[in-house]
Amino acid sequence: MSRSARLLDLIQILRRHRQPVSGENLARELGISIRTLYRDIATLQAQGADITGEPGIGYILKPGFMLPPLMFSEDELEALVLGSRWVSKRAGGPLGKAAENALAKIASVLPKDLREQLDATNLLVGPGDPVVAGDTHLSAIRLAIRKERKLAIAYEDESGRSSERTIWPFALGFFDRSRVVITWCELRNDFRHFRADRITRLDETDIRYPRRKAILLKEWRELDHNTGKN
Amino acid sequence: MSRSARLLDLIQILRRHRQPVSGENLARELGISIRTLYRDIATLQAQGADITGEPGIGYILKPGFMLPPLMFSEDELEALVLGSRWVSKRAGGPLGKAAENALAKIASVLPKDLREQLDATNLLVGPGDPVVAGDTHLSAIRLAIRKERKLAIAYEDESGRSSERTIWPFALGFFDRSRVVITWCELRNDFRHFRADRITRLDETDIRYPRRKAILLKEWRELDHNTGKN
DNA sequence: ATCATCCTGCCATAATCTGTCAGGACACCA
DNA sequence: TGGTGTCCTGACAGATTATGGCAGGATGAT
Repeated sequence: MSRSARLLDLIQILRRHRQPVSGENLARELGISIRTLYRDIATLQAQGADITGEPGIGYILKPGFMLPPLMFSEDELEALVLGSRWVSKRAGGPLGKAAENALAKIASVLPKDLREQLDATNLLVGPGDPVVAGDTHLSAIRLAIRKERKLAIAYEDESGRSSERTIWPFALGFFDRSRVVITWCELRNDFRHFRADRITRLDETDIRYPRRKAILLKEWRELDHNTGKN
Repeated sequence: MSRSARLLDLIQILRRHRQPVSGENLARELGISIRTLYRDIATLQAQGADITGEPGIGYILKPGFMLPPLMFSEDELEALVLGSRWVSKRAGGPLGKAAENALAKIASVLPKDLREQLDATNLLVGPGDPVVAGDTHLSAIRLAIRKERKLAIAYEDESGRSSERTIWPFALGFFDRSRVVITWCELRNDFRHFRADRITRLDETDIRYPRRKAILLKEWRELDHNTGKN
């Protein structure tokens, strides 16, 4: 196995373990000596991997992924830049910041002339319609989706009726003017979606909902979406 | 210099030359033997670089860029996915296809579990308002911008008046419902923008306009944009 | 046919990577 | 205090990989 493939593997193994792992274990899993492992860790850190090692504890990796060297065509790069600009402008909040960071990361490894070209890229995102409020809950919702956790919300529907529900959020839709959480609703025992700006209160829970979000998304996609009552 | 850095360099050198370059020249520029150059080319091709070598001619690289290994956080990856989906859905045409390709490229190098997670990513782009037509010219416009070429167009403004103009396109704005070409207009001798769907005829030219698009963009950005008459 | 080039195999040499060993340092615990 | 589990670094010999030189084949343009 080539060294670079091994480095990818190492990242993978670290990603699997949520707990700290000792260097010795990592070395055994990779079939290399501990000395080489230290060298590999140092190489990955030099490449930007967020690995921390604490004496007496072990290594742990901040959630993230390493992309191996990759070719993009001009069009593909432009598409990535335009998409990131849209997210940065229209999604806002931490996700928007993340889009900017991703772009900055890509720019920083490009040669100078390309970096300038990228900065001055000719594809711009117009202002568009103002997004209705409700960004405050967006991060919590994304986190709940990622961790497959239930949320307790208070919701006010389009005709002003309020309700309290426990929902299993599994997707987040970005529309021109609003964001919609797509969920399984325990109250209705069915799929329901909720505009983020109409959620008046949101409480995170630690309770994992009993189905996988990928499955829920798949089932939801197979439905007819024209009957979206809450 | 490490081998991986040298490979990046090689891509760079190839990118600079628009004409075919002989392996001997490349080897000299990199300070390596021609034998090693052949090995390097083979490595890059194996990594997906679109390099073609023809006996008697030399090497040439299809426009594109190589990204070295790169770490992204979870948020950054989600932002890239969401952005690409938006481009794919709302920009359409070759650019939308490029967004899909970029995503597929990223997915293909990710480990299996991550690929599934990416496919089933929980951030969706809603349908939004229909984009008015006018996509037909978009590729030609993007190409003209990239190559800094003049365009001859026939345009019909919002009140139905037609005109023929020669424009220097330097940016393309994506709004929720329309796309706008931002240009220097030879007729008005000033900055003007044109909705892509109102361009009734578009002729590409081979005439390079006499200023750099980055400079034009910079100057345009410093203007007050609330007086956009054509 | 000749030229300029791409391309591959082989092999000795050069460079790099790896494992072993020998420390040092730090945090935690008894 | 000392002991344990870990991270971390330096040095060096041996293993592995990369490189250059050479020989020879192939292809397309002129």
